[in-house]
Amino acid sequence: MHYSRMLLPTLKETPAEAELISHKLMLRAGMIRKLAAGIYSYLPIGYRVIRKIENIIRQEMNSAGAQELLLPVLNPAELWRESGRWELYGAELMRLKDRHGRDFCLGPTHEEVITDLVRREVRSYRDLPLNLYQIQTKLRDEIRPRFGIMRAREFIMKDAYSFDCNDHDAQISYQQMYEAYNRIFERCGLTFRVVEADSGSIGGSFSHEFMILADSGEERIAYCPNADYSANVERALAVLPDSLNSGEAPSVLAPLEAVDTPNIKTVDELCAFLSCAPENLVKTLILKADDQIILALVRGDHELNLIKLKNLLSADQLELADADTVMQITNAPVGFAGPVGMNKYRIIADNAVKNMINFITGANKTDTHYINVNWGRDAVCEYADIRVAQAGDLCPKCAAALNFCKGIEVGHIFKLGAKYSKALGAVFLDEAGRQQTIIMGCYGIGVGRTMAAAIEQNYDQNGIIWPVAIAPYHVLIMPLDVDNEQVMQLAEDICQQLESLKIECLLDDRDIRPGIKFKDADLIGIPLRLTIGKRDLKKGLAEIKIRKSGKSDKISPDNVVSYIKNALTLL
RNA sequence: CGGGGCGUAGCGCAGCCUGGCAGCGCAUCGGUUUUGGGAACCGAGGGUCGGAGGUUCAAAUCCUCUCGCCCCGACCA
Repeated sequence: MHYSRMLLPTLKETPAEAELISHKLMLRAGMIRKLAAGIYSYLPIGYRVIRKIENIIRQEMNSAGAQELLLPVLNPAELWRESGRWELYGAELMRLKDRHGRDFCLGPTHEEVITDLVRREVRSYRDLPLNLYQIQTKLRDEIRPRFGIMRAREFIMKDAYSFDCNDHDAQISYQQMYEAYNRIFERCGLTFRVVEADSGSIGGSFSHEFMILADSGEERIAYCPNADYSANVERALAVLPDSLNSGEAPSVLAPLEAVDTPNIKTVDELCAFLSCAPENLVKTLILKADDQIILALVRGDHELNLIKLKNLLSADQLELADADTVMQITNAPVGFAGPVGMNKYRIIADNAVKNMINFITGANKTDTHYINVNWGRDAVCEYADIRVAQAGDLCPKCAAALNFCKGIEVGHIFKLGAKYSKALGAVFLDEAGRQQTIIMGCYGIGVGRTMAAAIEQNYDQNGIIWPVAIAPYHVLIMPLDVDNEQVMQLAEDICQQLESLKIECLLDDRDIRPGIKFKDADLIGIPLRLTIGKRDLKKGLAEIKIRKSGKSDKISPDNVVSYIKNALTLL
């Protein structure tokens, strides 16, 4: 491809709208352009990368026995009402009406549509198992789209759905996808970690997320240094060392005492005021779970995990109570809540709170806290793991201290069970002629997000450094003296030879200053750069530079093709 | 939805407080000289100052409303 004929508008300056490094570089490298908040066009070079990623996904999905199909983006509301998600999915579902006033939505995911298809077509256990997938644009009315295509309202996703006769087979399907996903991200050349995850509103019994490791990631990962365990902190079990968790029975229970704490509301303020450590405090959070009031207690230095609590309560909705509700329940503004005298409400304390003695809580009275609160005597509650795992917690399998890092969620696989097949009546007849419900799994990969994550992981000051497998081109051929016949002839020649070997080339035939070409080359990040200038060519030399290492070699033009062939296999 | 910020040439911004010819840098087009890491000089084009209404002799600037975008939070496969 000739650069001069391409739509490849690089930018010297970074557009003000971009914050994240991948977003800035994609805009500057002419890969994407914004149409509206969270809605982007993919320009030719960006779309080439998308296609590379899609094709790796296709190959691995196909070889795992999955079949590609394409489902409608526009979905009738009827189907979503049948699964219950017309109501449950909430404002994130893009809804619209047709001219007759009938309700539709734009598919944010396709469990309903695929289950509908399968329930119509599958009759017998002989038709199963099935794994069907598509690569398609999804739409979600994100509350706050951000970070360019990382969290967009319209985005390309691969979604696959497996259908099995029973739980055992479904487990096999899940395992196949687990392995296929590992191969996909390995082939993309990315550093990633597979973590246990919460299955969220998709539902189902368990799930794994595939995380590209990057400091800019929105997800926090807890992992064991011995590789026995890794989980999204949303899910990671919070296990304290035994010494702290089940200490000896308290010897002295001091008497409960109310103290004045004028205008002291936060943990930090309270610690400073009473000169104590956050570990001596118990935070009491007032929550609404489907209109039921819940008091959740965590140690002062811990963070409540809403997802764990929501799962524990089997609640559809769980949110922090507003200030008015807190006032009504505790007779005090936010900041003075505590468990003492609140036993008409359900009180759930984190496990780490269980063995605390003589601790400090709010007194449910303005500007007042209790000190020397003790379980049994002053309040009772139930205990569960309801906090976010943090530094100091242990691996639940081998008791090593957990490490933490950040990641970008690019893949998520779920074992769904019968959630959708039951709601929609997707059944089959087994060998004995009995009607059974199909067991499902679903498996997603954010294609655009994978592209962005790849950049987050592979860049330097000068621009993108593409892994070869997903690079828009393999080689950038850069003749410096475009009006020199020999130089151009050689460039064209090598380009043709490489292309005939299926090595993809971009030939920068623009008649501009070399400096601009070099800058653009680094920005766009094609793995290999071949520079041909009349100066070196007189000496019978051309330069090959590796974008990633910055290393370059000057070699005879005759050897360029074999050199490149070899270099690409090593990268 | 709450909090903060921003909308002026394709991009980055100044001008707004204190009303008075709409500017700068980059990019674009033409020319001359340059030519291995974002050149120099000469010349040119490009704007409903996000939109609507109001105040005023006069509005990019002041007032009201509105739309869009970005960031933080809540939210979220």
